[in-house]
Order: sequence, then structure tokens, then C-alpha cells
Amino acid sequence: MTGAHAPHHLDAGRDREVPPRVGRVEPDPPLVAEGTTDDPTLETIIDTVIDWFGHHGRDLPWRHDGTTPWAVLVSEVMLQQTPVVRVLPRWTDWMQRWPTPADLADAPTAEVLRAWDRLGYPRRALRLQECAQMIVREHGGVVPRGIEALRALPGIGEYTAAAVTAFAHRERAVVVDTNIRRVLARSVQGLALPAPSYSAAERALATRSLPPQPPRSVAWNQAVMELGALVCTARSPRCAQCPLAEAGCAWVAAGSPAAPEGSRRRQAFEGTDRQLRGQIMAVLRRDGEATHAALLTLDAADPERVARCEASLVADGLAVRSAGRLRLP
DNA sequence: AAGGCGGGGTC
DNA sequence: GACCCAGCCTT
Repeated sequence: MTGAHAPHHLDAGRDREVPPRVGRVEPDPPLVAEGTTDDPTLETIIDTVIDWFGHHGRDLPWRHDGTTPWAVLVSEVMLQQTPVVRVLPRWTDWMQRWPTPADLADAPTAEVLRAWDRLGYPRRALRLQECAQMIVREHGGVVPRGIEALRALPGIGEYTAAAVTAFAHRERAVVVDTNIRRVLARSVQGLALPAPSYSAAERALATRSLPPQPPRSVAWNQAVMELGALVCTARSPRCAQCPLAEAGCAWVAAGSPAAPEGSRRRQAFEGTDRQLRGQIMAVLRRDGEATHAALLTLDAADPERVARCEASLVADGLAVRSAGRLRLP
């Protein structure tokens, strides 16, 4: 890490001169890579969004020049379903404590779970440590290159493999997260929101939208994700501040139609096993262990549920039984 | 394709 | 109180 605190435009600035204005300011590279396009509207969108990122992108620490591929991978895992602001302090502490895969591989798992704190989905912490161990054992302690090798690591799926390829290795990758899905759904497809489940058609659209070569592809990955996070948000999109509103956004052009009345029932959380598991893990993080009797007080009305959750935590490797108590592994 | 899996901020 | 968040994994 250089320690530099260059304001904004970190990645775009490093990868490519930011175009001074909307529109094409230089010829594109030959369209050799699969999934590229010569659609002028799409080209305008790409240049516009990259330019916007140069001025408005956040100065996030894992974007700093010199951040190791491992540190980028850790950030991506932490960011799986957890907002940036909550990840920031945990990531900083984590990387200071365990800077390399070998460091994390050798750490006591109980300490790993404690350091994960309340980021949620603590199975991710277990998988991250397993991931570090696999990197040490099978890749000489170095984060491997290539989507296939990355996806073989525990906890690394399609998105994270692509994100590590783009943001750590600076190679071309089809990165599609919830932000990018939403920006493409609106700006290209004219939809208020993407469909609930990710489709092959969306993957094809993202592939088609991706510039043919790095560093421009990487700048696009980063910029479009940031636009979705800061401007083209799920709930109240800030279209007045959006560089695409008058540069070809299909949704705005269509009059920003509302989403069809969605009956997507979300899972409830109150009263679920997921909630109780979280409460049990909070006790274990604090005390290291707990008796069954103590855990029963978390839901005195339903001892079966407590027992079920304890058992599932053990089955997941998040806790172990020892001397009649539940404790961190 | 659907459902489980945390936790907290926001509207 | 419902919705959302740089998803992954199993069924």
C-alpha cells in the first residue's frame, strides 16, 4: 500500500486517461474479444460512466495502489451481502492482523470468527480461512489467476472470481453484481429493476457491454458498480445527478416507469433460525463458550428451536461441543 | 429455480 | 416494518 490518499479517480486514473467529455475521444481497440460491440449508444455509456467515476468514485482503501490480491479477495468476501461502511473497519483490522494467506491459514479459527464480528453470514469467515489454507497448500501462498482456479476456492463464486480477476489482477472479467445488474437493467433494458434471479440473458448483456481489453474493461467494471452503489440505487435513484440520464439511459428515456407491482416476499427475519443462530454466535464471540441452559434463555418459549440451532451451528463448523458446552471451534 | 444463511441501516 | 446490501451453496 502506498498510503496515498489520492482523492477520487484512483482506478480510472491509473488505468486510463479519463476522457474529458462524454463521447468517444479516441478510437477503440480492435474488436477482437468475444462479446464486444460497436453499439454507439453503449460506447457512450461506457465513456460517460468511466468519466463520472473519475470525479465521484469513493476513495476506498482496497482500491489503493499497492493493495495485494489477497487483500482485494478478503474485501470482496466481506462485501458479499454486507454494505461497504460496515466492512471498512473490519477489513482494516483484519489485514493488519493477517496480511497474507499464510497468516490467516495458521490463525485459531475462534479468533477468525471473533474478528469477523458482526459482518453476518459467519460461514464466510470459515470459508475464507479454508480459502487461505487452500491457497497456501495448492498455490504456493499466492492468489491464483484465472476464473476457473479462483472458483475452485471455497466461498468464491462467479461474482467474486470475476471481481478478483478484474480488481486484483487487473485482467478482463465479466463482473456482475447487484449494482451492475441494476444499472444495465435500467440504462440498457429500460427496466425499473432487474428480475429477481440472475439470467443468462443478463450475463450476455454484461459480456456484450464489457470493453474488449484492460485497463478499460477494469475501469468500466469499477465505474459501473460504483454508479449503481451511489447514484443508480435500488430505492431512490438520484437521476438528477446521473451522468446517464441524458446520455442514453433507456429507463429515463421511457419516462422512468415504476416497477411492476412486485409480490416478491422476502424472508422474514424475526423469529427465524437465522436470527437465533446469530444470537448464539454473538454469545460465543463474547464468552467463548456457553452452556445449553444459558442458551435456552435466548428463546425460553421454544427449547427445541434452540437445540436445533445449536446442532446446525455445530454441523456448519461454527461451533463445537465440549464438556457439555457449546464453544467456538 | 428456490431457499437458507446475519445484521443493521434506511425509508 | 419492509427492503436492501460488491453472493455462495445446496437442494
